[in-house]
Amino acid sequence: MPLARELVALRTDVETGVELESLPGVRPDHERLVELLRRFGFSTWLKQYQEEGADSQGSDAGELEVETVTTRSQLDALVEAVWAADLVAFDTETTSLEPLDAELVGLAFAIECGKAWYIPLCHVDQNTEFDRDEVVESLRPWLEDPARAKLGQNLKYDLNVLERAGIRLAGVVHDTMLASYVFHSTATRHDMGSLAVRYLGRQTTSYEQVAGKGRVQLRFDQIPVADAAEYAGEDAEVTLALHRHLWPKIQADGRLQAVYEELEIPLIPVLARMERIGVALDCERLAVQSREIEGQLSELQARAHEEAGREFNLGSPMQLQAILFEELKLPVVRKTPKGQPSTAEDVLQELAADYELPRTILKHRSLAKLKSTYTDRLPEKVHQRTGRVHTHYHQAVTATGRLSSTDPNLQNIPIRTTEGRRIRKAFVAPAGAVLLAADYSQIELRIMAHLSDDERLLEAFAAGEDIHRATAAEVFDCALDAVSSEQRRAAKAINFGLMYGMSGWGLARQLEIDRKSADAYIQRYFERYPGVQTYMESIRKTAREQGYVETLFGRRLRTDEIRSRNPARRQAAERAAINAPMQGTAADIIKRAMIAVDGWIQAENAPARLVMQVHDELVLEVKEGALASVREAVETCMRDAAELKVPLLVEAGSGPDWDSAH
DNA sequence: TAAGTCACG
DNA sequence: ACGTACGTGACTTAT
Repeated sequence: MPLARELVALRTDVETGVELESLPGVRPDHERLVELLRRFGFSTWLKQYQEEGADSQGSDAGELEVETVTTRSQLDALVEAVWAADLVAFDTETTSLEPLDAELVGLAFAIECGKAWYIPLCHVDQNTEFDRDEVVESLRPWLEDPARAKLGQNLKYDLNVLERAGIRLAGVVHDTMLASYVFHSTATRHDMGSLAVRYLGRQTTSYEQVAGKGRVQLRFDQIPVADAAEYAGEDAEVTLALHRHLWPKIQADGRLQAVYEELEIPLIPVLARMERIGVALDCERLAVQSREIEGQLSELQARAHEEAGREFNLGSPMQLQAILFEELKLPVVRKTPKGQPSTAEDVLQELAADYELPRTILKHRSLAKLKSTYTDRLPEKVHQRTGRVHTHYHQAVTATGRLSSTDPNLQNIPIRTTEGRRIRKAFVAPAGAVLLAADYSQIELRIMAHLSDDERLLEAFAAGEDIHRATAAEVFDCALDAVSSEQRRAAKAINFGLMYGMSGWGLARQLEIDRKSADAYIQRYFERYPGVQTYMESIRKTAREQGYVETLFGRRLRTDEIRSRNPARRQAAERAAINAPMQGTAADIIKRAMIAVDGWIQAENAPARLVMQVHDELVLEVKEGALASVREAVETCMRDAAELKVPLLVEAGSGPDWDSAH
């Protein structure tokens, strides 16, 4: 059969013949289809196909009736209806995607499919019997009642918008974005439009279709009520339809249901609070550092131009590549994926041994990075009203269950260099408070010990040994106190490498040793820790056989490419599969800890607030007088977040700034 | 918008 | 023979 024909046939077959719960990775036809899509460059199709897990049964949208609430009697009827309902989908319409700046413009509700309500609150063309406050007060008892169940799409946003409007939303029991994420974390998007297409086969109206785009885009309050009602009503109704589609899939697996109900949903108000509170920044300090870096950068630039023999843009890898490898004829150490000679850090590091220019470039690069991403940019992110920095934590982005942080990203603030650490000094506690930073020590290795059940590894953690030193003693066959710092460094690289599914080649590169020695280290490691080797093999097998791997708590990560005939893709999928249970379990554990810490703070009304999460670390702002008790409680919450076969060790420190708290 | 680079766990 | 350590987000340059 010609390839194009085969492609069409396969796609038709896959679309019509696949059961909802089946996983693409285990279907023999799936892989062929993916390969063909890729070969023909159908990237959009390919992405959509891989995401949907071949789960679309066509559209059955039916008619949607949206009632615009403009009279008091309509409002009364709606209030009565929401009180009577078991579960209500609702959605807020606002003037901004940034909840801190968003003003409430309207509210949409759906109780049954096919019908929705929209209450305009402050549209320009609004003509209602009531004003905004009247609506808020009539709905407040229901919105704030934890016993009245609410459903939404990304309710963290609505929670913060309503908080700003003086409403403390309670009773959040379902979120379709999180349901989709728990069901399929490796799908790239979990926004409502994508979910509607993927799961309902419904194409929803986009914001741009209603409001226009670019310079002429309308704010939501400028959109005519009639148009706004259709758009908002659809959002609420689609959310309800999505819930009815996704919830049974999650309920079908008790552990998945627990991840959703006990981790993700309870985390929503915790994250909402953290974002709302933000963190204090010492902008003056950053400004001083920026000026210092500025001076150093111009010096380095002048020096680089001199060493290169001409002027060029140090920020351009292309120009640098021309200078280093064409004009100065330095040896090409490595190439980028596109075949260009790489100028990445480790490459320049290697060249720096023999040449001046790479050294200068490296210094320049790292300082330029610090300045443009941190010392210059962070102060711009201080919110004018609160005077603090408010990141956004994303709960449905990573494949493994971790959070991510954007705008600004507070999960990649420098720490590894002295100059970088100065930036942490600018994250401060306000007067009368200190920052408390508490992190899990070696949590992923502890999880590896737990999951692999390796006797020797469990013993080492039980004995409270320095794990890298213990590994070195095993691999290099010497006493603990005879381990050299070089040996410990190698052991540390082995430990990390293992969790990433590293090969002998990779370890050799990392440690700058020959391939043979690296292979010998790994072999030696597996002789000493046979449980770990068995575990790695069992993960590969599990991934291959069931098409997904799980965390300790049952979060699933699909491994669609594990059976690919392309060895590179297959191996990449294997490495991801090996890492996911460890990274993912750590993510589950800290989420449990966050819920516990926040619960304790709220219950005790403790003078402390969670302000940041950095994967294995929690940062709190604590009133000075309460430091000892808060520290104790936080450590306990974190330690007790999971019961593993090894102890969970928490290291906590405090100080006037984030650097001092470490 | 993609590619390269680099900040973090 | 294949390519070579997991997971993120932001910035800069070049197209």
